[in-house]
This record gives sequence, C-alpha cells and structure tokens, in this order.
Amino acid sequence: MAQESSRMRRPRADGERNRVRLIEAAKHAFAEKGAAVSLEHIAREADVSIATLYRHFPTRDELISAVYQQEVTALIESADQLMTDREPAAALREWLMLFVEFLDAKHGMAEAMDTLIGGPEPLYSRTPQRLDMPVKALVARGVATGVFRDDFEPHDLLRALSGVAHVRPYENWKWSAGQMVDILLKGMQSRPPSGGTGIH
Amino acid sequence: MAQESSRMRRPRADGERNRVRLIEAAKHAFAEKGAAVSLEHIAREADVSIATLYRHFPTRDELISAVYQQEVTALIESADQLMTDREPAAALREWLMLFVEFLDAKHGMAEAMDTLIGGPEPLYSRTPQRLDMPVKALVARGVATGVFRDDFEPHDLLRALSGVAHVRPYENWKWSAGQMVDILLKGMQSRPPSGGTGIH
DNA sequence: TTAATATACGTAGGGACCCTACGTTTATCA
DNA sequence: TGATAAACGTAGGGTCCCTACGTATATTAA
Repeated sequence: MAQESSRMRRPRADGERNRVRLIEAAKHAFAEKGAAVSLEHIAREADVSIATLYRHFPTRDELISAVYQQEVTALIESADQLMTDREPAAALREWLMLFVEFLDAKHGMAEAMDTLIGGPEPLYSRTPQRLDMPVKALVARGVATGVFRDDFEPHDLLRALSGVAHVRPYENWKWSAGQMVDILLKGMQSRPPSGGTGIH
Repeated sequence: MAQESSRMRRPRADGERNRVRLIEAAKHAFAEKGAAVSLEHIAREADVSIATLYRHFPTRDELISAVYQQEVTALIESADQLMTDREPAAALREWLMLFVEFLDAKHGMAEAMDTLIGGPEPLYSRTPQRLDMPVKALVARGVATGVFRDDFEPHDLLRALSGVAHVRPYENWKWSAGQMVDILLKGMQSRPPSGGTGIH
C-alpha cells in the first residue's frame, strides 16, 4: 500500500515549478493561437520537454481545464452569489452575460468549450464539466417559481452561446451574443397569462 | 489567352471518375469519423493518391463543401418553397427543423459547420457560405411583417443550433435541438401575438 | 491509326505533430 | 552524505499535411 498522508514525501519543487510554467505558457498559446495549438509548441514556450508536458497533463483536455480552472471557479461562485441576490430571470441573465464575457476573454477558445461544457466526444472529454452545475441550478430556480418552462436542457443554453461565439472574427460578435442571451431568456419563459404563442 | 468554350477539350474521364470516388469516400469517412478525419485516409479509401486528392480539392473546406453541396442546395430550395407556402414564423420554424435534420444526418459533422455557415477562421473558410442567404431571407420576411424583432443576427440562429448539435452523443440531442428551435422562435418574436398567431 | 499535347496521376520526401520507451538526473528524507 | 522516489530529457516510431517532380494516359487532330 502507498504511504498514508502523514508519511508522504513533499512534492518536488521542480515539478511544481514546471507545472506552473506549463499552465502559463498554455494560457498564452491558447489566447494567441487557439485551442488547437500544438502541445510541442507549448512545451517549447515553457522551456520544458514534451515528455514533461505529457507527464503533467496526459491529455489536452486536462491542460485546458487547468488553464481555465480559475475562471471557471469564479463563474461558479458568481452563480451562487447571483442566486441569493437576484430573482431567477435576472440571475440567469446576468450569469449568461458573464459566460459571454468569459468566452470573449478567451479569444480563440471557442473550440475548447467542448472541454468545459461537454463536447462531441464523450471519451475525449472526461474532465468533469463543472459548468453543468451552476446553469442547472439557475434554471431550476426559475422553473420552481414558474417563470421558466421546464421542457428543455439547461446545458443547451451554454452550447448555443458557445455556437454563437464561433463568430469571434466579426467585430460585433459580443453584441450578437448579448442579443442571443436576450432571445434565449425570452424564449424560455413559461407562457405569459395572456395567451400562448400558438405557433406549433 | 485560354481557349474559349467552344474549343475546349472535354474533361478527362479518369479525372471525373476520381473526383466522384473522392467525394463518396469523404462522405463515408466524415460520417464515420467526423470532419477532422485525415485526408490521407480519405485518399486511401478512394484508392487514389494523396496528390490527386489535393489536385481536386486544394483545401479541406472545398472537399466538405463538395460533399454536402447536394444537401445544402436542397436546404436552400426548401427555403424558397417554404417562403411561398407558409407564413413567416411557420416557414422559419420548419426550415430550422430541416436544418436540424441536416445536422442529424451528418453524424459527427458538427465541427464542419464552420465551413458551411461561417466559422472562426475567416481565411480558413473562404467557400461561399450558401446557407447565409436563406436564413436571412426567412427572417427578413418576418421582420417586414412585424412578427420578428430585427435586432439580432439571423446567422446566429444557425450557429446556436450548431452549438447544440455538438452534443450528438446523447441520445436525445435531437429533441434538445427541437426545443431550442422553439425557444429561439419564441424569443425572437417582436411581441406576444394577441390574436391567432399566424399559422393555420 | 498514330502522333502531339494537355491533363491527370503517383512516388517521394520534408516538416510538424502526437505520444511513448528508456535511461539519466535531481530533490527529498533518513 | 547516501538511498530512493520523483521528475527530467533524448530519441524515435508513426501519422499527417502539403508540394515538387517525373511519368502515364485520355483526348484531339493529322
């Protein structure tokens, strides 16, 4: 059996140093060249061998997750905050706008969203999809109070926005994304008392 | 100057044959392994050298476009049809559902949508984005009659759906996409239609 | 039929990238 | 200071992208 916690060796300093350097290099590389940037390039940039990169991050996804862990955590925390401070619809709206900000800040990372919100390859993306929780909770609250319909998948809000984010090159993509948030929120309202939209 | 049309040599039979074989092989490969499948694999499958593939399709985008030209053309034509047969909202709804069907049929092609509806790399995707026209027209008609708001980018409807389509692995993705169509349509209405909404 | 020529073809190879095996170095702890 | 676990780098096989270049062949005109 492996040693228990008390008897464990302290992690080596060089290992931790290199881990940090890799994350830093990856953050720059992702921002500059997109999520598909070569891992060897990242390793070179971090002044570390390619084998070391693989030792720390066996898959590309794990590196991506590590790079954005901080931002994702912040996003999750602001969801908690908004849920206590705002009404369901306003909370979700603001949170989705934060998500858009996040997408905006990560220039060229739209493709990597697969990693963070769940993408096409179930085996490729095994990292826990941490953004699943907050969006689900935000929506559930609105469903509970009857302002949101419940016949849709909360996750798809993120996927839709991430789809819109693919248009980054255009100058006004962020405006577009903001409008999309508005459309989504309007569209997911449960029918107003006056009458249904009737379109079927 | 190059010879004018009357004096032009007939295209070589082997060239046309190989072109067809490449498209066929690519269609299979895309369906089976996704849009990122190796071009060399496609060439092997078509029993043709890699150089021949590049001669016929200098870029991956051109191959993708060729593979789906038929389907995209059909989609464009049904937009025309729907515009004459249906009221704006119903026409757009049905057309978006056709688009979802299209995404569904192209198992694993969500990534390739960049090529067809306009993706992240303006230089990468130079092929004419033929789906831009129909969605614009369908939306414009609804804007003209006042049932749709006009402060959004029609293109983003496609992008949003293509984002949702990234979730293919889940069994119910198509249901999800259908719900998303509903949400989008509801969200883009200019006002809750008090009277009978425009469909009969 | 055959010669001429445009057209298409395949082989080969450089360069980038992914990933792993394996031997070496180094930081920690006794 | 020596032992040992932990981390490191080099090297290399395999795949892929893309191009250069010489060869083969379908078409057309003689």
